[in-house]
Amino acid sequence: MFRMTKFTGYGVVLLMHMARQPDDETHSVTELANEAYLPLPMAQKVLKRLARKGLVESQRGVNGGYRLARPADRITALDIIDALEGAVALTQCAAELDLGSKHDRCEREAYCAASHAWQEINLIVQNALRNVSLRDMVALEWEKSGLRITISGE
Amino acid sequence: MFRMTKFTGYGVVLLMHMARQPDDETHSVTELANEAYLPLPMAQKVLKRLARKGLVESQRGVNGGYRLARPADRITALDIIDALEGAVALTQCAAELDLGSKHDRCEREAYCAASHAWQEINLIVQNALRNVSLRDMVALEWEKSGLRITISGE
DNA sequence: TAAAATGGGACTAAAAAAGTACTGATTGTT
DNA sequence: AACAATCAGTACTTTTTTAGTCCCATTTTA
Repeated sequence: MFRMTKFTGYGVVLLMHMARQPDDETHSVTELANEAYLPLPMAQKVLKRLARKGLVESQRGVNGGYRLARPADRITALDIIDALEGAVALTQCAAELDLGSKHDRCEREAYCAASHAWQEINLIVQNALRNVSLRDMVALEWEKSGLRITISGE
Repeated sequence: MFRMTKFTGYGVVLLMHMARQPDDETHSVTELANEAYLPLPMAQKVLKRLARKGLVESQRGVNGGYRLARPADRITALDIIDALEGAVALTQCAAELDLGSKHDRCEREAYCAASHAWQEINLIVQNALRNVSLRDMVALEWEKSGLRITISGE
């Protein structure tokens, strides 16, 4: 329904790990990759992106590493997805839907009609995502895993 | 941010066209494809899927075609996306995030933690989408295109 | 200056999306 | 009954995106 790439999934796992530790502590990619059971190069890639987008800060050199750029309750799900998912589609109207051929003007109009609807939906979804913070995600983790034990042994 | 395939985009355009006409009227694929400026085979593909998922009804033979299976205000954005986007990812936890290698048990645990958060988010998004109907989409189209004219000539 | 980190890309392979084509099954009209 | 219009199913090809790896440059500290 709402699709997310693995890349973003990895990012969340890495960020959650940092969010569980004290704020000022830095974490090397090696450490983070181990924690998340991710191949090192992949973790590097994700973290570099997060750094460039300003969600984490980096410190080079010996004993360097990454840490959250701001407290976990001020990093939203929307921030994370925006950062990792790349500039995204949905409301690109004609440009995106264009099959690249004849019909030039009229085509646009047909699609633009629909695009108004999608813009609206897009806003709704964004608002929903803005209301979930990284801190919430970590909190949910405990709530739910607690529940889990009571329910089943699987 | 929230990514939708072109396929779904086409579906919306086709459904909106039907929603603008009287409910009982049937529309041939040829007609719909022309209206939407879509290649015929593509429109066929989309409509077949919509029919199989029960969003539209089909009538074979001469003068046959498609029509909405229920009134436009009872078809939600969620219905449409579910039908066209295929079973979707997001909350598939380990199965999806698995890099397919060593780390078997522990890996799961790391990702499942994050998945609780995503499940929650997924629910929020779904609710948002359930509140937008095909009729709303058509309505938005007019509202906004009215605005548009006043603002700019582009 | 050597070692431990991140930074920025380029590159490859696998998977998914986008688009087309073909063949079969109904149904209404003559 | 034959024909033509119309949907149904599925297989196939091409293109685009994802996923993952690698290499070399830069920064920092001991």
